[in-house]
Amino acid sequence: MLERVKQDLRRELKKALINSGVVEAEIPEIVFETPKHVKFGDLSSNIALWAAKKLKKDPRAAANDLLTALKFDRAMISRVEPAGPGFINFFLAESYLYALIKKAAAGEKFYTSNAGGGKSVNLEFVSANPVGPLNVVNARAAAAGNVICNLLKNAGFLVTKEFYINNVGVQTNTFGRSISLRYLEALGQKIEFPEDCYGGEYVKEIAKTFIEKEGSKYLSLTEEERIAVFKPAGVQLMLDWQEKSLKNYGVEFDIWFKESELHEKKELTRAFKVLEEKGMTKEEEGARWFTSTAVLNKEGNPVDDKDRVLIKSDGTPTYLLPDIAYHFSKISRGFDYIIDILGPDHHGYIGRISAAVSIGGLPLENFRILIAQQVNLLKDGKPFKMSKRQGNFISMDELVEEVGPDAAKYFFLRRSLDSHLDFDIDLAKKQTDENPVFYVQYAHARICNVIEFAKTSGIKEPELDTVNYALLASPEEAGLMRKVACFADTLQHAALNYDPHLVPKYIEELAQLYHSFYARHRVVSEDKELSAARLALCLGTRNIIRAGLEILGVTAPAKM
RNA sequence: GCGCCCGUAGCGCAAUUGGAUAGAGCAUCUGGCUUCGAACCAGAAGGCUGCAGGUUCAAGUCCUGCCGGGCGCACCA
Repeated sequence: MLERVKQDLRRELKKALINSGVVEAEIPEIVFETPKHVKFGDLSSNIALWAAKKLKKDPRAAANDLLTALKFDRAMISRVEPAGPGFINFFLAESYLYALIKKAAAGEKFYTSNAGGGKSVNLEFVSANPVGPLNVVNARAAAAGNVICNLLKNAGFLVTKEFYINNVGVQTNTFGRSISLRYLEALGQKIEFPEDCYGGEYVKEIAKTFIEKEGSKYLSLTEEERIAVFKPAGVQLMLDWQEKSLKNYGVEFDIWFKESELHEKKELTRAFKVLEEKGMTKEEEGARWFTSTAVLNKEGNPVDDKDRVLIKSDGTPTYLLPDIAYHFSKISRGFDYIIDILGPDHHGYIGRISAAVSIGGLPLENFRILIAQQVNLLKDGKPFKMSKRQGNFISMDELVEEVGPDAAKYFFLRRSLDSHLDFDIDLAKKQTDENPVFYVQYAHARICNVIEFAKTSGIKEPELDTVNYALLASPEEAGLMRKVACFADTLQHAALNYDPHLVPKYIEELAQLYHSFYARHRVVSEDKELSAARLALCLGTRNIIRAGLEILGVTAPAKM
């Protein structure tokens, strides 16, 4: 919607630029920003500042010249003016805003875009090892991944949400061994539980369920045989648990991809061969290496700082090889874009995986690794780490149980993904004005109540085609309409930059504007025409708050 | 030592990716319910953006060097 206005302006500005003597090929993509101050209009462009340099003119003069040559559609833009050091500010026409609020009130999804053009995206996130319950960083990644998916879909991408299961390797073996030891222990044997085994209570519980179901029949087996039984069964239990935790949290995946599948299909060997054929391997010190430092980015710098071992001198592969094979699998499945959300302990992998993906044939700019940074839980202002049930860390389930899925997700999403986050448990639980989740949910509930009140007061639902929107003339009303108008912009910006935290910010601002409007103006009054116009504004605002919360995966209750 | 994240109001954070007078919230102070939800609103106060240079019409944002905090470094996964 607003994108169309921008398209038109872009085209006309380009004409005006060429007119004033700029070479067409040199013109950069003309971008608009929404200024911080209303007095600077609704859209702003700095293109005159750029042109001034090219034409060796005074920036103000360049802006003026552009303006005299510029044609624009009065139905969308009411006013254009030069400002400051050479900005050009555009003011949206009232009629344009009225049309938008009408769409919003009618519940039309005017905020979708086709920036993605139907391109496909593989979005991998959480991908926790199936040897324990999900933790709070997993919860953060889950919240963010889900929103990035929603945002990309809203922007016209086709998104597949994928969870990678590391069900092969040392960790799962250790897990099987841990269960085996707890099994013996529960049956009265003296055991020594090693440091490197999984010490969580849940391992004991798993061992107990085996005893409850099948008694002591595994006692007679060798440890190796017992592990062979417990490992796959335990992994399956963990997977079921993780899936249940995520579902309870409101996050579901399209594909659960097992590492074992790569081994069964000989994908590791194949991936190695691909690297070898492209001349990206070397042999040194008895090991086979991936010469990842030979892969250069656009600036001509290596994307990785060290070459990496693929096959150790003892002939076994490192973890990197299956990871490469996995990414090759994603590429061969035909995705246009691949995005991984990894935990804080994985930021060292960005280089090597990027290098591999590039060799696998996906352009580097179509691959992105996002890091879900560390989460520090705080309670009573102090770090909160110990869990009663796990002994070593707070699980995602415990956090969600404590503060509820809405607050948990909302708090994770307010901060950008790759920054450290202090999560204040007390604040998230508070049902007061200190808690931003309640602020926006309250605004939504309040609007619902006003709409309900209008109904019971005998005010008919406004006929959106005949509403006199020009009555919405106060600064509060105008501010609300302008905010509604840039929802689409916010969503698109958040999508293209993988930046979910812009959405909570936007709806908090929208809620704030609504509360301010509500405090100053009565919606339902004797004046039927005015009531209808304000109701339309209420409907529109409510729909946008609801849509924003829906993208965040947070509920929008009508009463609270 | 190398790499990543961070340093902005008392606190926890924003700042449209280089734009105009650095912004909202909480906490503090002042005022506002006899009418649609006061879980709200209006106002006040609060700043050398860690420090020092540099790049340019323009720097919280980019470059260089320091200072401080967090995380990570493997032929482990």
